[in-house]
Amino acid sequence: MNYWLFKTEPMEFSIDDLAKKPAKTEHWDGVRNYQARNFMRDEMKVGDKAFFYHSNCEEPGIVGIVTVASKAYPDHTAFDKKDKHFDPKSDPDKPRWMMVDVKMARKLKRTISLKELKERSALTGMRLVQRGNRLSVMPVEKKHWDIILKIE
DNA sequence: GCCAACGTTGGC
DNA sequence: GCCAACGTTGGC
Repeated sequence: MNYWLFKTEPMEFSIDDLAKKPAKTEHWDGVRNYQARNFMRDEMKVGDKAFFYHSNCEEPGIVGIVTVASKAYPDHTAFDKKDKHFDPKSDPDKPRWMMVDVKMARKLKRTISLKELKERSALTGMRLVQRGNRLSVMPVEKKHWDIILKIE
């Protein structure tokens, strides 16, 4: 079992949007970063757990927990000229970008803000709080996962 | 293969 | 809206 974190801008797609989807499940399209793609493609397994993180908003932070509900498969939005994330270099016969499905597990009882995560000395090694981190999909160490759930 | 220019991310 | 950090692109 691996642990992850998915970043999203709540204006685009929030935890409440996910909760409204059929079976509370949605595909995680739009990842256009190789490192993030490789995590999904090579390391994610069905049943892995992940934090749902809101970025670029009033209070950036962790707002919920989701589970990985599928293996990685081609991100079809890369083939759609009208899509915001269209990539002419991704060929349907040789897709460049992948995605997984994520399923809502639950919302956290409260938002655990980025500010608070940064203040916890036990979490200083966490990728999310390190400087200049821009990955939208990243691994979370189990020890950090456990600490965060404890302070919920 | 180097690296400057450029675009994007995302906290603040 | 600003800007630092980072990834990607493309000229050479």
